[in-house]
Amino acid sequence: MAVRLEKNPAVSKQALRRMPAYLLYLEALNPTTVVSISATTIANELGLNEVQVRKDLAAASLSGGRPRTGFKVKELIRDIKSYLGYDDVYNAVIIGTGKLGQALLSYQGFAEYGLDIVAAFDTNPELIGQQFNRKPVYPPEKMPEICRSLKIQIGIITVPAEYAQDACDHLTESGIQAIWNFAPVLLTAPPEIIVQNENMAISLAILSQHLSVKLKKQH
Amino acid sequence: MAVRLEKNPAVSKQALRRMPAYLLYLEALNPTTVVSISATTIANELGLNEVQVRKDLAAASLSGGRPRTGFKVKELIRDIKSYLGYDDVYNAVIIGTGKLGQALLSYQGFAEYGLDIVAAFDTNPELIGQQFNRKPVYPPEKMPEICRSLKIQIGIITVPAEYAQDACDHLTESGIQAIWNFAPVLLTAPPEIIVQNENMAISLAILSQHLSVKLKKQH
DNA sequence: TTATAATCAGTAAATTAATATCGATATTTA
DNA sequence: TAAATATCGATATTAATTTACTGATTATAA
Ligand SMILES: NC(=O)c1ccc[n+]([C@@H]2O[C@H](COP(=O)([O-])OP(=O)(O)OC[C@H]3O[C@@H](n4cnc5c(N)ncnc54)[C@H](O)[C@@H]3O)[C@@H](O)[C@H]2O)c1
Ligand SMILES: NC(=O)c1ccc[n+]([C@@H]2O[C@H](COP(=O)([O-])OP(=O)(O)OC[C@H]3O[C@@H](n4cnc5c(N)ncnc54)[C@H](O)[C@@H]3O)[C@@H](O)[C@H]2O)c1
Repeated sequence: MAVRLEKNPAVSKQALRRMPAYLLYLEALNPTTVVSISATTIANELGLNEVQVRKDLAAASLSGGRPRTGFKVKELIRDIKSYLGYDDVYNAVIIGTGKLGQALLSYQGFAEYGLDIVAAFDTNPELIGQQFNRKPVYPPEKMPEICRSLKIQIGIITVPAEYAQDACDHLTESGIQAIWNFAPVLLTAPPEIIVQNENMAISLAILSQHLSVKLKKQH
Repeated sequence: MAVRLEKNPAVSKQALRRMPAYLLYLEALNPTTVVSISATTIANELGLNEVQVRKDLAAASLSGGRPRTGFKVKELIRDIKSYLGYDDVYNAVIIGTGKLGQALLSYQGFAEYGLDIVAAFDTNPELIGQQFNRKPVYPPEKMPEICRSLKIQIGIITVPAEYAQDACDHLTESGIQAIWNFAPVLLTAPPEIIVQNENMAISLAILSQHLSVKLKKQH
């Protein structure tokens, strides 16, 4: 057998970013017809280098693959999810129940990733007391009390840019551990708070750059 | 003067991802009080290495910085925007005018990045004919006609996952150049079509991983 | 049963990215 | 006006990531 000496090799940041794509690909396979899959096949399908895929999978997979057949699809899905921390369920609240906040509140898909959005906050009196996807909207004053009693770990910021730092401070004081920020602002937070920005400008910048190159070529 | 031999050094993918953060930082400065800024200052504020920042800025800046004072803030903002292609205005349509689609349609911020969303599509008869942020919703059958007449370059996919490939095919046939995909699906598109995924799972995976490490430490 | 081929895991090499160092050059200050 | 210093651009070094290579292993087919 191809024995795995090193059980879980170094965590690469780039590999971490590729994992969700593997997961999407694997979950789209028909589990009754495709039981095993090789790194080679995945690499070809996703347009990646096969050694890279094999290394990435080795980092996440507990049991490893076997020569000639590859990895058990079901096991691999389970292992990648566990590797990404989707097994651990975290409680979250949303600050800013506007267009984007409501979309996120209503989205069912986050459960898949272990994110449980349990409540929302807003300053708008018309929103307070309403429910979206059975999740209640509270006034911001209630944040410390609710975050502590519901053991909230993650705060999701979807307020207008000018209020985002405020929301961040408020969340920090409410004892949360991490912030997922959708506002186009660089937040200042204590070092122990994890801040992850969902910056659509990055995506757009990459798209825009590629497009600009492409259109210049066509000329 | 510190002459710049190499006018615009190699484009690094990682640098491209950092550019929007520089832009956010620079735009938050008060232009009347802060006229020039050094790479050192930016690096300290953003928690990055100063040489890295200097290299990144050198790649985007046309005129370069000067010893002792640094870069002119206004010029630098202009140069980074141009480097990222935010100057070129692209027309876009949204496929799927649900919660997320409506949020994106209503968002004013994209104009800043040169993205002009001009119309939306949906299969839901109740949505067809409505307007969001003055942008009309059409039935998908009109896609080829509208995309060609309005010279649409970008299609934004916000339909449920199971219809995303359909939407992608439809957009491709309608002559668009690039797709910005929000559905959790790996799309198959002709090689000449640029596909950029906005995969919130990546963000969440990184957050989840950090959080898991952090909470284990606290234990 | 034995040869063949696909695939794995591990190691080595190459590429890319990040950081350190150095001489040049403006601005500030003595 | 001269010295001190912050900052630049460039080059060198180090680290991270990707890609290539090698030998072992297992399913398949001769
Ligand atoms: N809509 C999008 O597609 C989109 C895309 C990218 C980024 N963003 C960013 O997400 C944020 C929200 O965007 P949106 O379109 O949902 O805006 P929105 O105006 O629809 O919603 C903002 C909500 O925040 C509430 N709010 C304001 N101050 C608050 C406070 N201090 N505490 C709690 N709630 C407060 C408002 O009452 C409102 O309901 C913005 O920062 C925006 O830049 C939005
Ligand atoms: N809502 C979120 O916060 C969120 C977050 C991440 C990803 N996403 C993804 O974005 C997509 C949209 O999410 P949503 O919450 O807005 O869903 P939604 O159900 O609110 O909206 C989907 C819309 O697409 C329309 N539609 C269905 N088939 C169509 C077709 N063939 N052509 C045109 N329109 C069609 C529907 O009528 C509906 O209006 C999904 O793929 C979802 O996984 C959503």
